[in-house]
Amino acid sequence: MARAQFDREQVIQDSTRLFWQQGFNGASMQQVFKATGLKPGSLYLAFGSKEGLYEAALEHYSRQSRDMVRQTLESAPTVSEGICQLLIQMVDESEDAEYCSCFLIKSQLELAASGCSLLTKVSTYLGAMEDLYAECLSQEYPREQAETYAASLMIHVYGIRVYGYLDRPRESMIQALQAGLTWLPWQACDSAHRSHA
Amino acid sequence: MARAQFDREQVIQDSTRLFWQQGFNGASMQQVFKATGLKPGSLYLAFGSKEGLYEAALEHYSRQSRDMVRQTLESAPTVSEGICQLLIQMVDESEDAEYCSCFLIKSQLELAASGCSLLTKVSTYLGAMEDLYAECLSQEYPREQAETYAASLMIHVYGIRVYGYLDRPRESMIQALQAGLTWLPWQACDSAHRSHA
DNA sequence: GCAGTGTTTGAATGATCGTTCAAAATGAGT
DNA sequence: ACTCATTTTGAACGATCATTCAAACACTGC
Repeated sequence: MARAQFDREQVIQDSTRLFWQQGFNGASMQQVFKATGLKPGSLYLAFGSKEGLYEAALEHYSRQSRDMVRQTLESAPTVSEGICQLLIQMVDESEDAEYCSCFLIKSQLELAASGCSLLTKVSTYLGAMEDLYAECLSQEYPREQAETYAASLMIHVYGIRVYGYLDRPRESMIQALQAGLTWLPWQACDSAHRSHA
Repeated sequence: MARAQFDREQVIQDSTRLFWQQGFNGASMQQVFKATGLKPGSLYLAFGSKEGLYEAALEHYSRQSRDMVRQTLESAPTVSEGICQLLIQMVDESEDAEYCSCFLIKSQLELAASGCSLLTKVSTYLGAMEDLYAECLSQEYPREQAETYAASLMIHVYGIRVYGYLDRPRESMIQALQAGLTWLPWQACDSAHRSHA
């Protein structure tokens, strides 16, 4: 088949899962070939290098996360309640046996010392996430307050993404979040997440 | 020289710095040989494998961090003020160009999916850190409250260790910490850290 | 000063790494 | 049907990976 290429989106999705789980150095191209079903030549023609494919995976993950957050915040009764929902969802995710934190955070920590060009992208994506939160929060708070809250929120998100690996009881994780993010309407979300648990 | 071995402590220290910066997969044994000055045979006789050496590095780092925290908390006027000092110190560290987060956190994220035996150790060391905070905080708060505060504190520590890579202004990082950890005596430490800045 | 125990040396191992490329296969344009 | 541009194939590349081991060496005890 000449003009009919492989399903690029699917390949990126498969690669994302692999890189997300194993990291850049931990995932070999052999594993990528296996996970995607593609042969070396095809992948290298399409993405140039391992870095190129990783970059595509980062972008895919970032866009998907951003969309998910935006949609949750927009469909929630208030931005604050949406944030509560997202946080509780993150705690729930961390109970999964296959939990593997956040792809962007893992990339940031792994690649920080390597000085490779991927780092800039990662930092940008993480920064964009904070900007999104700050923007949404500024509907409910003055600009400066919203930015401080957004920063505090990001610290908590980063924290959960690490804390989630230690298997602490779910309730104490949520209590810790409530202690740190007192300005969020926890009681509004509490019944919601309890009902389907 | 038969009985006079190399300086084991120094070798572990050098290896720790390398693994801390580059990660387990990112640091090659060749780099270790170069960093420590030892030849393959000596290292493998002493530590058995790359994993063995990494384990020694983790233990070294963990013990050192634990000692540092314990000493800071003991010599501070109060435990709470000691915690403030530690947090501000972490923010300051993150401004360093060679900043590389926390060795235990990086290890946790990198190795989580590998299923190797090092993971248990990492989780234990991180858990011990939280226990230490909880124990100290129970001097000032009832047990349950102390544990919740310790968990919240750990989330903030993890958060900073990631947030520190994005180069945000130092003041806004501290503001975010103050927003999340309202129960800490920030004004007591504020003058101290400002005076020598 | 010799024997023996234990350490250091560094070349060599097989495996696996990321990547390449010539050849085969495919479908569009004529 | 044939041509041609493009994609897929998979064997092969050199580099580097973690690790090994026999030989050289150094110190202790006699």
